Amino acid sequence: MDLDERLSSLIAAFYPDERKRPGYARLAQLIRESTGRTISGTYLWELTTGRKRNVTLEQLAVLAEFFGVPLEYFVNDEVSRQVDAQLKLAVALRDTKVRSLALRAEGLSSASLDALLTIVNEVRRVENLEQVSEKGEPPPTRPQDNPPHDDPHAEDRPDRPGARRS
Amino acid sequence: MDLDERLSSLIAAFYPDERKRPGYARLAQLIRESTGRTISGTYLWELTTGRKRNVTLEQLAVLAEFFGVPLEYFVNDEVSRQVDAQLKLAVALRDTKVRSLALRAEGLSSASLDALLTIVNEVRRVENLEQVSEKGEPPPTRPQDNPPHDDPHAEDRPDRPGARRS
DNA sequence: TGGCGCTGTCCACTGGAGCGGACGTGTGAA
DNA sequence: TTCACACGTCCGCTCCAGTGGACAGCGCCA
Repeated sequence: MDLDERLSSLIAAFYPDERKRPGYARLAQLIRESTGRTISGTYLWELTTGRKRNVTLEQLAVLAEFFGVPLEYFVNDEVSRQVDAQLKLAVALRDTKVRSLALRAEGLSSASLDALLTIVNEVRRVENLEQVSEKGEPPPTRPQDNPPHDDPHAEDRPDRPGARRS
Repeated sequence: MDLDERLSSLIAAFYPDERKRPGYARLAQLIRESTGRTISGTYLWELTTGRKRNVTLEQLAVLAEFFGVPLEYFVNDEVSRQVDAQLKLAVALRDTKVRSLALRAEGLSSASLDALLTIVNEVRRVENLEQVSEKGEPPPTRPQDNPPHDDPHAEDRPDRPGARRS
């Protein structure tokens, strides 16, 4: 409900492994690198700990862009709830583009989703990935177990949420 | 698209008669009286003329509360377009509560709207108001022609947009 | 004509948003 | 153990969001 809670829950959602979570300074650096706009680590800390709360629209836009959430996430309870729910699901997959895809899929008709599912499954087959058979709840895997990844630079290029048009 | 355009279009929508439109100082006073929170007339002028643009969330909330629009109006193009369209319609009726009612009616099912229309028409009959027969487009009446009004205090209590839960 | 009230515009000022640069601590590698 | 690095925390600074108080110009009324 408050800005600090929203920010910290956002960070926690994107970096579920607490031991590998970047600090405020490092997070600020990531933001600068990926969005081009800047926000200081100190200010990031002040915001997430509730020490400063009267943010400017400009700063809020930077955060929204970096985390790939709509700006309304910070001002609209309903939007933040929706996004949070999607985040919790998508973050388990540990892939920023999947996260972005999930965000965009929200609200599509059941028929469209079925069609998309068929396409994705076909692509998985072409890419020689294991087929996902999911019934109801997904199995309770620990998300931060750091599954093997093909990308050789995965370690020195830490996760960055997908970009999103404003 | 920009904050200044949105603000001035909002003001113009709520006070269509340019000669009776309150100035920035008077507008600021109205805001203080009706919302309890404050914003200075000077700052109001700076915002609507584009001299200052990096608003704080707090100030934006004051404006949103006063004008009875959701906070997203200032950050979301689609929301602002929707609200603007509704405003243009409702403002012609020159009544803040009607405006508020129209805002809330958006999205209701056709059946519910029909039921509400029936109720309103019945109330009009009870209140001895002329029946409104409207087919398709409303007749092109000039909105600011200041139609006769029963309320004796209508002149010294200038229009104030309806309140709205945040 | 002069005075009153309201307007848009301006400017100097204050408080706090936002930042840079420190501090002490913890942890992992040499 | 020592070095190096990243962490959370804090302090003090800059600058601008936001305000108060002016100003001249306007229409209105005596």
